[in-house]
Amino acid sequence: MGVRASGYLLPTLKDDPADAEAISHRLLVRGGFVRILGSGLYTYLPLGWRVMQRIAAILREEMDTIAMEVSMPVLQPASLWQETGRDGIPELFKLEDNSGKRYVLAMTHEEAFTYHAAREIRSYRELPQIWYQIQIKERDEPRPRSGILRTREFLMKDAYSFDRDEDGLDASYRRHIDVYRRIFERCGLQFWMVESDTGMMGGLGAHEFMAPSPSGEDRLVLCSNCDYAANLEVARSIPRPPQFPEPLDEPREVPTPGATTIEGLAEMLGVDPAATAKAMPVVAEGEVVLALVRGDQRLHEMKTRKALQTEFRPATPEEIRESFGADPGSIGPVGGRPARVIADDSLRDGQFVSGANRTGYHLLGVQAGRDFKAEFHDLREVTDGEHCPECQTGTLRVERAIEVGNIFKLGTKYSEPLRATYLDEGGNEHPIVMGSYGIGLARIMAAAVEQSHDEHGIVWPASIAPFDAHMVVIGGGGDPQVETAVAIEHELDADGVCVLVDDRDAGPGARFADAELIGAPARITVGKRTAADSTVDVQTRRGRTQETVPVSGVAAAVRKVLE
RNA sequence: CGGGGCGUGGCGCAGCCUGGUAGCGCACCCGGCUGGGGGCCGGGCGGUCGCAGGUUCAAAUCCUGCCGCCCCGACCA
Repeated sequence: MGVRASGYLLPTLKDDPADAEAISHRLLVRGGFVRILGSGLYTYLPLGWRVMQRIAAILREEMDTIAMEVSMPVLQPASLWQETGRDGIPELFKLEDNSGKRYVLAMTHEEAFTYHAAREIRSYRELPQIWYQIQIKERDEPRPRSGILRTREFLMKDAYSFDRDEDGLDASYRRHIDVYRRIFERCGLQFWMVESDTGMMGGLGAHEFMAPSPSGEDRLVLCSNCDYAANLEVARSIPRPPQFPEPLDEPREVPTPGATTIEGLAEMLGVDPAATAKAMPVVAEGEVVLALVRGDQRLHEMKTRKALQTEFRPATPEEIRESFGADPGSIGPVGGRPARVIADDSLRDGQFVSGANRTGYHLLGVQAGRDFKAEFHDLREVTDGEHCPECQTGTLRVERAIEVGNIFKLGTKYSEPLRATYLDEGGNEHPIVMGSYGIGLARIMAAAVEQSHDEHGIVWPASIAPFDAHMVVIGGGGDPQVETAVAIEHELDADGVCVLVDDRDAGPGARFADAELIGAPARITVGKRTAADSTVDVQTRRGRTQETVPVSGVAAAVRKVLE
């Protein structure tokens, strides 16, 4: 059913809110879709809630093809989280009831789903199963940001699969991939499924669904040629081959006064920066570790953390002098006494220039294996223009993206501590093999705005627009076109087209501007210019093409726009 | 947690440096006009200047502390 704008809560703003940076944040606040209640806490006004409900409807339709919807509490006993050891997570909200009993606010629902699976599932005959819900999550985010993109409370579709073994999990995982693709396609998003990090805890595999957008917090690596796509955190690449000078039989020390940066060094010695080794001394668990990447590369923090299996920090100048006997800028892997040397794979072959561990000197012709020993890992950050690790020929580009969904093979990480087991054909007990699958509704909403807007406002994908059509009735009370508008409203209602009728007593310009800001796919203009010959103008929001149609054909014209 | 910025009517902002009557635009209310791109005229309502303390004859303005919000980074199970 359509609604009348007069009497509807439609608080559009003429100016951008002062504190909004991201496009989606600006347009959703200006358009009267959302309002802030506190840091990272957003209220959905009628317009915004309609969009969320449409997204939820798509999620339900698609999820219902593979899963059963349930609903579990957000307020949960802290003891449940003690069993999985997750009660110490800093982002977990903790509270007490009046008797002092401890509770948490769920940041995700693995514990609750596994708790029930442990009690209700007993036999292999009952597997596999997939359960899902659309429920609030609470996370004490250290830094909420970008409007509804990262909030402390948010709605999430979360699903959990229960299988008897890894093959079963693989099947459940693949079913989710298919369903997720359909969901994001139906929501009108441009998206990529990418390999993602399984985190410090390990895990059997994970993928993320990424919607490219400059406001996104994640970075995505894409190939120009094949379908390789990965989160920057795990992306691989083929770096360009360095131009090596003539090889030396042993390293040769050369003076390099004042050259403490790669650019300065490469220029002074006339070598390719890619033929130098950049030394990044870090401290991990109290020991100095030398991390090496090529001079033209950047050390990727998360990859380094993974290689070290622990947190680390940059070494201080004092620690560097102590371990290497030279100032920062002149250190390298030959000599010195770091506890470990880890090096990027690209340094495995060839001879590089590195610091000589003598202030103001570097070594030419330093070769891994011959001159120093190192553990090799993927440590470098992928950059634009490098070659694709899959097809070898394509070039890679790095883009920002919003993580709209993720899928994760949990294995028995939760079923073991919570004793969610089943009995197989032989009566043997096994832990249930689980997967978890999330989609952020607000992130879909924000990503849609980020990907589809113009200088006038939002251009909603038809599938999640708050209204199918926005009818602007020009003129006031006694004008004859008002009757025409009412007739059209009834026709659209009968035809199942959801229309917002702007019958407010404002000037036409202001109302056209609001229509564009709000972004319904079709705009119907009823004025005396056209009403006289029983026609109206129907304009598409996307591209703003306009046609004049007879009043009797409005519903059909709008349907055509919605296609 | 580190760095930066901002807090003055519902919204966007000026005033602060150089202390002395709290101001502008929009929105809102009343009346009228207007009616295909944020229109016009007239009349109104609305602010303990984030909070607390201090300096001063006098504080939005200077000082101290706190709180809140935004941005960058760290973090993001």
